[in-house]
Amino acid sequence: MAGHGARGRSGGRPTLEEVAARAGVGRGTVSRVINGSPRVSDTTRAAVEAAVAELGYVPNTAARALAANRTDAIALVVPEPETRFFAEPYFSDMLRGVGAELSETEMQLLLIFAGSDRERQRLAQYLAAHRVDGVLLVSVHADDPLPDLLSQLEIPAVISGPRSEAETLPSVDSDNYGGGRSAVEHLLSRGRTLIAHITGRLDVYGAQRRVDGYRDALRDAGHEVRESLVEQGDFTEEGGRRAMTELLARHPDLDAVFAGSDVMAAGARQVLREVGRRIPDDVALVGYDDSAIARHMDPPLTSVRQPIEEMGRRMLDLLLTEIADRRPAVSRGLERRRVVLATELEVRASS
Amino acid sequence: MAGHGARGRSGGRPTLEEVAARAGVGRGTVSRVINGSPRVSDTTRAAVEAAVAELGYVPNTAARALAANRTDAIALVVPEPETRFFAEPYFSDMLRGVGAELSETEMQLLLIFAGSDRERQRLAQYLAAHRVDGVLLVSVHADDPLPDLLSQLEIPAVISGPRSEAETLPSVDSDNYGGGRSAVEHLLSRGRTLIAHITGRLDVYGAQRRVDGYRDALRDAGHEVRESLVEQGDFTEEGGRRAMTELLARHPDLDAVFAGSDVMAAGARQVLREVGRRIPDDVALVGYDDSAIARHMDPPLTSVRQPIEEMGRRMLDLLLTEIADRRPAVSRGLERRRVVLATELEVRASS
DNA sequence: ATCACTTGTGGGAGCGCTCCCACAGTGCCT
DNA sequence: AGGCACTGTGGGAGCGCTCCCACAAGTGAT
Repeated sequence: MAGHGARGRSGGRPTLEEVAARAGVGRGTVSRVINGSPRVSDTTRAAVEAAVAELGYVPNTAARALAANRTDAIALVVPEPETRFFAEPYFSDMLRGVGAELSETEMQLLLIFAGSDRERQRLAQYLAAHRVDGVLLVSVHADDPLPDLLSQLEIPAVISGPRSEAETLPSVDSDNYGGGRSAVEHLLSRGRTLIAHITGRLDVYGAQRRVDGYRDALRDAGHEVRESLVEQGDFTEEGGRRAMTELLARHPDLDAVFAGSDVMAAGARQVLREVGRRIPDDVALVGYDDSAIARHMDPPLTSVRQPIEEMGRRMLDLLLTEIADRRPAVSRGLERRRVVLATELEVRASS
Repeated sequence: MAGHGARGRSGGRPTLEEVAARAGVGRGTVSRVINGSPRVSDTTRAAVEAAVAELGYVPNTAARALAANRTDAIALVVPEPETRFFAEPYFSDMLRGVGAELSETEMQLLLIFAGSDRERQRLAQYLAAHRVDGVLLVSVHADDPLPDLLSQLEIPAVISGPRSEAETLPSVDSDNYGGGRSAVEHLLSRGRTLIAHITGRLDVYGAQRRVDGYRDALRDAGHEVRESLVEQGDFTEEGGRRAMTELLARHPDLDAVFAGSDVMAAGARQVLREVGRRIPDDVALVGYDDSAIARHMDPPLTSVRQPIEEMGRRMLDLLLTEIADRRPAVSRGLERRRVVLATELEVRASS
């Protein structure tokens, strides 16, 4: 080790005690300064801060976690790999939002995969061990036991995409209903009259809401809502193909399709092209997600964009609030615990 | 607090001491069992394991970290947001690989963003505080100070995409040279004779290697390598457009383009279409990355696929080895510290 | 029988914090 | 003058582990 890694006096990083000695105060006082307690005189605070700076003191997280019984860490739980969550733009955008907001804090972000059974088990252990102060849950199935486990363990959690109308966890979502509406209203404004809809998996609440938006937009415009114009997809390209085929069989004269995802729109486009329908001349096409696929499709796909990065940001906000509120057990009702963000329609050549 | 957080017997989770009492052994013995020490008799081990199971004991990470001076955590450092890393398929695929391999261990994964200066500063603190046992570095610029900081702090690290031939850190990479070669060889085999190349940013080592592959493939096939057929891009769509325009101006008769990324290929395609060149009839197009864009492009884009998930896996492998080897300071030379994985050409309609 | 190892085990010390109690000092009301 | 709050501070206790020393018991050589 000679002259190698020998930073600092005794070979290690400075401790609270050393800072205290340097500043000529007690250990408790330094702790108070570090943690921003107001019960410290200005002179003392200045002295301590000087000592901290001189010594390059950085608190030891492990010691703090042990003593204070908190971790200063939150987990982002990533469900099964097949999930839509891994698709662009979801994953990276949301992570970016979370990361941006996180950098304002001292929290660290743990990424936990809960795909396989083994991973799920490990996750349960993690949570049972209270290794994180809170959990961010993304794209959770309606029947996932995780949310219940979380509330049972009394671990603050926020979910993106509520599982239902009756979601009990604090949630952040984009306005799927409004997104569906805007897609259809746009098509109507373009003079389309027979508008079909390819839905996502209907056990996904957001997909259901898009259908609601589709229906209401038609109804409000004085159109009859025909169930035969709605075909269920599953967010996959193949699902989009199948649904499009069905719809064309039932309604060869349809002049517009609103797909619940860009990927399904891509599938629909293939079928439309195969049967010689031109886009947008014969059939207008609108997708959802505003992913890379939409931008690069031929023709470029009109698509509903969700503010995913913003969603990530808000999720973290909510979670931090939950964590902070854990102490004073004020019953704050449900106020502010549901955030719904507006979507935006990105109009391109396909419609 | 009454009846609030009162899970468990004495309000908390079982400790080592409680397990020891239950098993009728000492604290040290339980610790040995938990940590898999061989110096425990079989009978004792069984008794302890039973007690652990009965009590649902889970070690307290913070206490362990404090006492043992290790964290059982590694960090994945994500560089600036503008990076290619955030693009599909990189991010999710690599994370999936890392996650898969991680679930075999007790390690946890921290995601750290190092985009803004503030984040970089925080990162430096993290590292200085030795809050992680090792670091995974992805898509690092040639002039990034991070790798040096890491080796200075003696924190094990593995880099994906070495910064240069002389990379000092253990690294995992895909065979960019071979990928470039295979793209060009494919185009040659299709009878193309005037093959242009749109490069990525040449301060990215991998992009440089693709150029090398391009050149060598042409040379080995007896073709003259003309520098005017190589135009620098920057991994962006706009860069691809610009480069394609240049190339067409110089070589109106080119019959194939190998782009260093799918996104640049998309830009190139736009230009080709604008000037009325048909793909693949007039000009064959090959991309790199095999992203969603490639699959959904019109026509679908032939592209070089990198085994990114596998890269993630191998990175973690290497890192865990590095961490484990930290103790016996054996000088193991450079053996095995560089992993290069084969790429595969996904042939589609564009070529 | 003694000595020297080896194997298995118990438990003290200590990791670097936070929490909280104790206490000196100050100011204000009775 | 005494009483009583409040502010600022020091430092003990303890969080739940790991590390390591001590030691009992067993084994084989002397």
